[in-house]
Amino acid sequence: MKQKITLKTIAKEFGVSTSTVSKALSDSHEISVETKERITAYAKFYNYKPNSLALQLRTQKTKVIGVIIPQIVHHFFSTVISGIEKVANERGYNVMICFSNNSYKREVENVELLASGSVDGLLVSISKETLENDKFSHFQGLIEDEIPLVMFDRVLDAVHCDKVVVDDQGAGYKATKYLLDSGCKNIALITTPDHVTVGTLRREGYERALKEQAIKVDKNLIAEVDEKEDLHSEISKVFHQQIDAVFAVNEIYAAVAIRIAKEKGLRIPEDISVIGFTDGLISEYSSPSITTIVQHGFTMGKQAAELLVDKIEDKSGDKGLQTKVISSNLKIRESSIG
Amino acid sequence: MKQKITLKTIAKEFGVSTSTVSKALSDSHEISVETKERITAYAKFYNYKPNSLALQLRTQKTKVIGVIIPQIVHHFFSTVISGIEKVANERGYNVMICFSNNSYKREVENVELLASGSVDGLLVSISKETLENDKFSHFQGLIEDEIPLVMFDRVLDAVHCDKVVVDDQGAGYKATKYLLDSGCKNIALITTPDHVTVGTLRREGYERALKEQAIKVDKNLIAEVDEKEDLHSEISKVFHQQIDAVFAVNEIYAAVAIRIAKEKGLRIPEDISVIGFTDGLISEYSSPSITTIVQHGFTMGKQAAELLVDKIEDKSGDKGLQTKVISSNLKIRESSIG
DNA sequence: AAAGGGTACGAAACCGTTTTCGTGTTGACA
DNA sequence: TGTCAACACGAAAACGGTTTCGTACCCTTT
Repeated sequence: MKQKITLKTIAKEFGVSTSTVSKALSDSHEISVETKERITAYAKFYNYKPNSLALQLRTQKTKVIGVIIPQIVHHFFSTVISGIEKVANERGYNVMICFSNNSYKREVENVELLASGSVDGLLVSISKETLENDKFSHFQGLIEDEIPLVMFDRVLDAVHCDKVVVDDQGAGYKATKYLLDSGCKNIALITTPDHVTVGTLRREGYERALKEQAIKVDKNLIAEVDEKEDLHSEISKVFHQQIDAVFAVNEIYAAVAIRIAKEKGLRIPEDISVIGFTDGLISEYSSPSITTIVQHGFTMGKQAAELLVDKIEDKSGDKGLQTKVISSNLKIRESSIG
Repeated sequence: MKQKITLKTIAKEFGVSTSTVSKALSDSHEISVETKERITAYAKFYNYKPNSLALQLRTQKTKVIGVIIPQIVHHFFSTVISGIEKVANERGYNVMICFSNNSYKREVENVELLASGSVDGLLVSISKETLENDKFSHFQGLIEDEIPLVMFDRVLDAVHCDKVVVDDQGAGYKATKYLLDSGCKNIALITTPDHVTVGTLRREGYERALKEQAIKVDKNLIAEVDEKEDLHSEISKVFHQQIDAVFAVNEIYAAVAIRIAKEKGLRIPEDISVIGFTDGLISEYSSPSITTIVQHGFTMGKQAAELLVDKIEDKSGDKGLQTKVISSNLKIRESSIG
């Protein structure tokens, strides 16, 4: 990289001090009009830009917010990022993104890295491994240092910070209730293993809706599928029972369920209804298009970023710790009976 | 944010100078073992972390690479980012991501911001608007300042920098050739308007394959569809002709084509074959699953990042400017005849 | 006893800014 | 002629580190 032009270079060129140049460029009244004009002209010509590192060191502000998410190749997360970036940009901040790849170790590394002065605050969605092990001392450290922190989507209750979450329980309830109301009796649930909070909450919603109608929860209708397993065979299991609806906790599980249903010659939605979660491209463009719980990732990203920037700029007032709940709603498409 | 612990605080605590503390923490032989032990113990206890801004200012390196992409809610781009992040991480760099939202203005702003000292190098995929207007002075500035720059996917020929691109022409050819070989005669092309380079190149490949078999290009079989239009009705137009195959330049167009085919009672792939571009979730999980040109976004991201880091660390040697072409290959699925 | 060398630390420069607090010169005024 | 203000600018500190170059002290060697 070529040696960049600095205040010192300009100062030497004009035989003045750096303070004079600095003041001239900020149009200070202390500097004569003539000098100001000559200096600004020179600076403009050589495209002088103050070194942002020096500024950041001096002001103790980086105008950067750090984001740590489990993964990016994921419709929901990329939507959230998009929301974060929107408000960050509006409020004059840049975004630095790190991925934990769902690994505890990577998450800790990222937190340490970002916390060592390169960002003004942190936005994080916890990795799966961290959730499983329930270790959170790296966040405790942030709180002690009073580094602004907001968690979103996958959060840790034990960490006392602002949070933005989806009403997963309510969403699970909503989906199940809708299926029951449309006449379904035997609703299969395809969910993730227990440790992932969101899966658990959605399942609670499912069970609540059933109990409300005095239907007892049948374990055989519930499949706990890990993302790494063979989805097709795992999900097939619930089709051995008599079912007339499937509630899947994500888009992919829903798509696989539809495939299996078609293979078994079942008509959708006449013979079986399918509802997914996370409103991504699959749900929108596959045929039949899939009824889903839409999660408003963009809104979540925006709210989380707003919360964080308020905190950074100390505009949060005396509200204390906030937890915002983003409600989700049902988008009815072809895979279910309207 | 709480006042962070610095070398000065530690120095004062022990009644020594900051240089002593600095050396003690880096285990210098100049400092007595006893002093080193006391200081490191104290530093560890209070969780001292050197301020990275100060380090960056001194070393003139930020260990950050900036990325500017048109959008993130897009399977291909998020895959590329994922590849970038992988090698960045391996080589000790962090990633700062900005979005141009396909706007020229935003792109210029982002370039200026990142170039003012906060990153060691830049990775960019040009926005649509910039491509249309063919304005690139903001990149010219980077080159003059010798800031390492690598463009990927959507590149500007006029800017002299390293590049990583997909062999779009070859891919278009490959897809069309495959359809012809499997017996299709009337292949519709669903592409984007002309200004998007990638669309144009894929179209050239399509035309080359046809000409090779002495089939003349029929304008009626080609639909130029803008992403903002009503996809269903625009794509329907080509179905008014007699066609037995559809080559779509992206996943979504392919999915819509399949929907239309189904509506018209056509069987896939018996009556009509469909090939898409960009191997995303839709192609993989919809039924029928869609044959696609897979783009290797992850590889592209990795290569672009390698190129950039080599440049930053001056390891590129005397290779001059490089343009790497990532070849793509066909992933055959249910929507076409194997 | 003088020279040499190792030990353990401090002073100061440097990275690029901003900002506070001088300071020298000029002109006006009493 | 002495005083004071205005003007235009410079010196230096500060942000938080690293690093080069002293240097004071003590011990060994010749």
